[in-house]
Amino acid sequence: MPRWNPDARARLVAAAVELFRERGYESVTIGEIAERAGLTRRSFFRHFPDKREVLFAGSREKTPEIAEMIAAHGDDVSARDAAFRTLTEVGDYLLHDRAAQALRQDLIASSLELQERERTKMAAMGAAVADGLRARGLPVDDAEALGAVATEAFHLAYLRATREAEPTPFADHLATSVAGITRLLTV
Amino acid sequence: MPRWNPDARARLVAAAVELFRERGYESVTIGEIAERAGLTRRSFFRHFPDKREVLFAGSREKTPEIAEMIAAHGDDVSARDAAFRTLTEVGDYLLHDRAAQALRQDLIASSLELQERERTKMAAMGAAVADGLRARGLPVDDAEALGAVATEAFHLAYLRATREAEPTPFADHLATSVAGITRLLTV
DNA sequence: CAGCTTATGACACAGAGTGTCGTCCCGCTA
DNA sequence: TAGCGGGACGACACTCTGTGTCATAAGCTG
Repeated sequence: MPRWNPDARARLVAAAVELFRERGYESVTIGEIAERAGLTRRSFFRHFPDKREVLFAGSREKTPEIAEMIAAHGDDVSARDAAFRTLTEVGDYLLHDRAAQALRQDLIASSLELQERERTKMAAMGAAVADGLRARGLPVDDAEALGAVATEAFHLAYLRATREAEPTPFADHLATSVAGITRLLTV
Repeated sequence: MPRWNPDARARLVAAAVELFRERGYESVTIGEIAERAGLTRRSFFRHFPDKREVLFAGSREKTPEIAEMIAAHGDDVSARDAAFRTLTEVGDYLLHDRAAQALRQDLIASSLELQERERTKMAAMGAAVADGLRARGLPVDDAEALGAVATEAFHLAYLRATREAEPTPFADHLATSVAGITRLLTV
């Protein structure tokens, strides 16, 4: 697809990650990112709506897909299982390159702005889960609640997966989180 | 305490809410808010770190209190009950003026920026709950998980409480949310 | 080759935040 | 009463974000 230099978007992401790690997220300017990527400040904004989004490029707009995956499960699968099986797939996909994700999580942890955006992405995923569950016929309130809690469990599992030394399957992390939450709620 | 006109902070909040309702959050300038409050733009930033925060003035820094309330419950109360009893109190306090809260939620719903900040506030509450639970001796992972889920339940209950026509006790909303989540997780 | 599309550069501009300095008002103290 | 010190504010000045607009160069199509 690309016409000029093939990977403007990828170059911007790489330049941003490099600079953020060198000097910290907040002290890096969009102009500096663009310069290192061989572009102008104006072009940065043609690829990303703001500075934070450059670290969430991959997660962008996969939410319809998530809703479809959940809705695709048959009625023989409970709403809970449809949600968690789907989120297991999502987690496996995201954790394909664990080292990169761990690095990304370090950056996010270093900036309140990035944490704020991370929560937004998680909320979008929760809404997508809720959409899929509603398409399966689950009442709106239940869909919202399960979407929110499943996403919270996903996030906990995801954070722990990116931090562990020995990689263990994401499914295990997610199952542990869900079991923990269930146990804590039923006392 | 106040030296000049007694309520600079409150005047800024009032001016901001008025203007946001008149013309929408995004098209209002901080300079305009300050002007209506009889101050300068620079003084706005002496009271609030940014434009979003003016709508979260009340919720600011009550988190240590929440942690203390949870830790204060004796060992005869389960972690779950300590958390939810505390959040019931918080909800009752926040919903003292339901009309104002409903209005505030309308504003938040109108802006992605404000929704992002709302989630940050909720996350801060979740961390406070986790702090309190850890002080009670709950393992870190459990404290994080319960803090996150309890806060999610709180948020759902809070949103529904601000939207209903006939005011019903917040405790009922929260109990309903928790029961729903538990039911959905245990299939 | 002519015409259309697309990514980009080049300005220009409003607005968010921040640093700094001066000023005015208050309470306190001699 | 005179002076002192601190806290809240105004006045600039400045960097950076984010956006609108227009021009340009490269590719694609007929």
